Amino acid sequence: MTQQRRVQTRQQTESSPVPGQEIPSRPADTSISPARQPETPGDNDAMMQMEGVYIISVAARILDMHPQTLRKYERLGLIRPGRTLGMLRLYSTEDIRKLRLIRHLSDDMGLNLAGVEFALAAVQNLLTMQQRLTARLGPEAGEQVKEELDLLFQSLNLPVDH
Amino acid sequence: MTQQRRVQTRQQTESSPVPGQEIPSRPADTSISPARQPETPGDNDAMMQMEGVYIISVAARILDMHPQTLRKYERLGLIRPGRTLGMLRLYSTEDIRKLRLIRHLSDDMGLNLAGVEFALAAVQNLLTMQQRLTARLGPEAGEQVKEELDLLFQSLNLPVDH
DNA sequence: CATCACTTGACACGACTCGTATCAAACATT
DNA sequence: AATGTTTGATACGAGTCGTGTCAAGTGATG
Repeated sequence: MTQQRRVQTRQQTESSPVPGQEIPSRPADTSISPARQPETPGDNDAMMQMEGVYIISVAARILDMHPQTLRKYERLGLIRPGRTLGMLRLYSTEDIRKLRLIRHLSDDMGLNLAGVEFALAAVQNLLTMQQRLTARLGPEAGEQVKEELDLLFQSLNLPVDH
Repeated sequence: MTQQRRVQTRQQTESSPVPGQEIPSRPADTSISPARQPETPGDNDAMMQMEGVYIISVAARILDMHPQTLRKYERLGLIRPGRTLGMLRLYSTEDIRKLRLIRHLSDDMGLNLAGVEFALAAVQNLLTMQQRLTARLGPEAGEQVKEELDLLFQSLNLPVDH
């Protein structure tokens, strides 16, 4: 399948007119109510900064995605970030991980959002199926199922992780 | 996911101005070199005219899809119809079935062609995974795997069949 | 309380996708 | 040879999607 991807500049500019350089180490980490300290300034897809909760502008900067894109994904039901008392969106580490998967499905694999929804549902259902099979067949068979599932994910260009 | 589908009139007009009626029981079964004979009389969802090999115009009429659409699908690698000695495309019953699945994924579920490719690969890999698991765990465990897979397909709005 | 930064929802634009229409040329079959 | 269909290529219209922009609302701080 040829089908070129939509590779646009991927810049987000929700206020904060930062001169597009690198990640400007936490420029606006203002009052986050139930928020936690951001920890490592080390950045996105490297590693670090587990266990975090971010408002949309921070999450967008971490993911290098547009805040409007994140809002649209939520409106379409792809993600469900938490909210502060003031209804501000709060993105957990799990949300970030899911958004990375969404970006991979969309940008790298060329799926539209309906396809992303399908793929997410497939992954989710496969994981629960694995659990059910492990429960039905026992732990040793469950391990074999897991192996085959890993192969499957690999074949489908899905991150073996989640 | 709201996302309205592309529901256009779905008419094909590659010559042969047939007054769109019903399936004209195999109208042009002309010189088909590697043609095949029957197989299972039990079939998909319609009925009639199983066991067939059709040229593109007939396949398009059966499926109610445009011949150009079928050609594009082949160019993108979604299907691989056979060929006559004169390079005419020949669509088998299996091709027809696959095209119906593609149409479902595209029209009903709203996937783009990249998503269709992903879904087809997923189905294919799941079926082979089932076989491998049956071989590894034995027939009775394989049956349980099959049950879970049927549930999975159902959850994903995929025809339980193939 | 006033200020300021940020988020929110809504709308619009530009690039891309996809089914379809159309064309000339090549081919198969009568 | 004659006819009709297939083939490949190109183009168009409608839909999708990320992004930009705007006014209005909210939260936190001085």
